[in-house]
Amino acid sequence: MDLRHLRYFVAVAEEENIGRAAARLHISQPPLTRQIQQLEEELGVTLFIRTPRGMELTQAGELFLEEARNIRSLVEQATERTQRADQGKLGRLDVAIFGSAILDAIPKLLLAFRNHHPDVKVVLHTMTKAEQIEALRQRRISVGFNRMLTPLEDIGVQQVAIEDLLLAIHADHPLARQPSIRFADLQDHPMVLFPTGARPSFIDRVIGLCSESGFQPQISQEVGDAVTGVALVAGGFGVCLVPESATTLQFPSVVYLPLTDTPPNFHVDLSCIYRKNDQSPILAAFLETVEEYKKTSPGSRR
Amino acid sequence: MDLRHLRYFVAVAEEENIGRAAARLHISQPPLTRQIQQLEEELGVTLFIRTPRGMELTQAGELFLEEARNIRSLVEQATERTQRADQGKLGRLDVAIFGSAILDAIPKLLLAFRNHHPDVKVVLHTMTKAEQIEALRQRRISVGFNRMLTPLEDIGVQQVAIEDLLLAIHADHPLARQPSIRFADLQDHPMVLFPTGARPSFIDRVIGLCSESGFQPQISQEVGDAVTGVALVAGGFGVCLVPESATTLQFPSVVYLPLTDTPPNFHVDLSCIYRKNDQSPILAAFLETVEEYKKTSPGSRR
DNA sequence: TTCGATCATACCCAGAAGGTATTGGTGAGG
DNA sequence: CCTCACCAATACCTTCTGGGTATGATCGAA
Repeated sequence: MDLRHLRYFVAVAEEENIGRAAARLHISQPPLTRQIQQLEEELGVTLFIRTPRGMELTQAGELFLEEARNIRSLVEQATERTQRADQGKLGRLDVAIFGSAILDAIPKLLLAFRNHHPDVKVVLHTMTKAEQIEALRQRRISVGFNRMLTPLEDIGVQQVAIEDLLLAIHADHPLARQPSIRFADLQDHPMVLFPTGARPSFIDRVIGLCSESGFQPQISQEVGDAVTGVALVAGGFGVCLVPESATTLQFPSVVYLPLTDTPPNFHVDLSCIYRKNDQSPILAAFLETVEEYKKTSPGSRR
Repeated sequence: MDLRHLRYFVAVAEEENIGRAAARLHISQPPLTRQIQQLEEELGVTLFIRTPRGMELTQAGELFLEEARNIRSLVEQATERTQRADQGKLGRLDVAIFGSAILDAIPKLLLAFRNHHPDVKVVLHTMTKAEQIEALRQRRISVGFNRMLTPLEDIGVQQVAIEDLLLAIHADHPLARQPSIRFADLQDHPMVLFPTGARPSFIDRVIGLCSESGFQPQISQEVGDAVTGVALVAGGFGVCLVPESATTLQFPSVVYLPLTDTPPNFHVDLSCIYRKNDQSPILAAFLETVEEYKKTSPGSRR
């Protein structure tokens, strides 16, 4: 059986007349007769009763008509959906994020992507940097978000944003009384650092910036992510350098202050990583959305 | 696109290798390559990425694989269901019954048919004799049950059962005290007759039997069906001749008694009617069940 | 570098789909 | 009652396409 048989059968069933059906199908009558005969023979079922006035469906034919229409519409849907999938408009994208990256940029990015590709199901996974790279290689995810990423042989990097660093500090802290805080003044104050885990990370960036300013930070506590870090600041464990997107975390007793006399390039990046050889149209569409986001959100990059 | 394309595509997708897939399909490799290329071209979508180790599905290909499997299984189901419909094992049978025919034979018959053809949906309609014939001609029903039917040009009749006639009589009625009741003794007692409506009917049979015995019945009341008739007997309106299947109606004050000295052929038939030119396998199966029923229920015919 | 595995291409053949002409059967109208 | 119109079926031819064989191109492993 062929899809052609179904197309022909539906035409004959609807016209109840082989000649008219043949005209509608742009073929002549005899081949159509033969195709219908073939179909009946293959099924072993009489689908039509031939009358001098035309073709009339049997009960089995009625049923087969329903089925044939179903199949034809399913075929149509299949091609259409496949084409949409090919254009990256249908499917699934597995995205890894890190502990506190749910702030600011990423939600906006995902929202923008959703708007352009409403039928792509975005699945979020929380992973550390090392887990992300492993999951990328195992194809469990297609995109990972993180900071301080370096390109690898098989892993591409695309920058999403560059953020200023701010100081999260307790409102009652002595430094918080000053009109402005010089970066080097942090030397004498215990500091909360994050994240623990795979190096190099944001921790190394902070320590590097301190040493550029000529001091070693007093480490009060190392924690897993920015959320925990700011929570410890609220609990009086010290101060904490955070990316500006952390300001979406509002604690009653924590204020975010800019720093002066900072070393050059007092920023931290947010980037995404992906398999370089990933041909997926969905990934291409996603990276395009990232590019678009960078252009339309100049406030979050320097 | 063809069902062949789908079959080939699924094979290649499953084997991830054109050569092996070709072997599985019992064709050589080059035609298979070409068919896959055709499919991709027609869809305008790259379904596979060719690697030196074989064929790997793209994301769009993964989706199309699901769809292709769906379609193929639907095609399989369609042929199977159509064949079952052709054998009268799947479909719908519209059956008309008359007022009180729901007694005895018809439920048993329908039950037997259900057992042999569980996927045929039997739909019951209550209709008078005239309505049944009109509905048959308009193809709204396929079978009708009634009594006293005569074959017509386009309508076939098949007898289902022949029932004895009994007298429904109030337990306190004077005649009910006698050891046996002679039919002619009904002459002096008012009688409830049914059904009203299209003639000839059961009414005419009863009147005919009376005149064969040499009397005219005293008509107490004409009612629509046996159920109402027996109810009036219970209410003291008189006696009522009923087919023996009416004994399934048990009223506390009504008894059913046989009659003696009856004219010959003191019976009434129950038959079904159908379109003579109806080729439906379901009807054929139903009439066969009727035939079977007559053989296995000798008690209900004489 | 060579060999083996894999997919792609070139070319041929056979079978099947489609076309034209005609037959057979049935019902409406003169 | 006959004829014509209409419809499906058949016969036969043509064309197209799916499948076969032989071969090429590419890449990875030995």
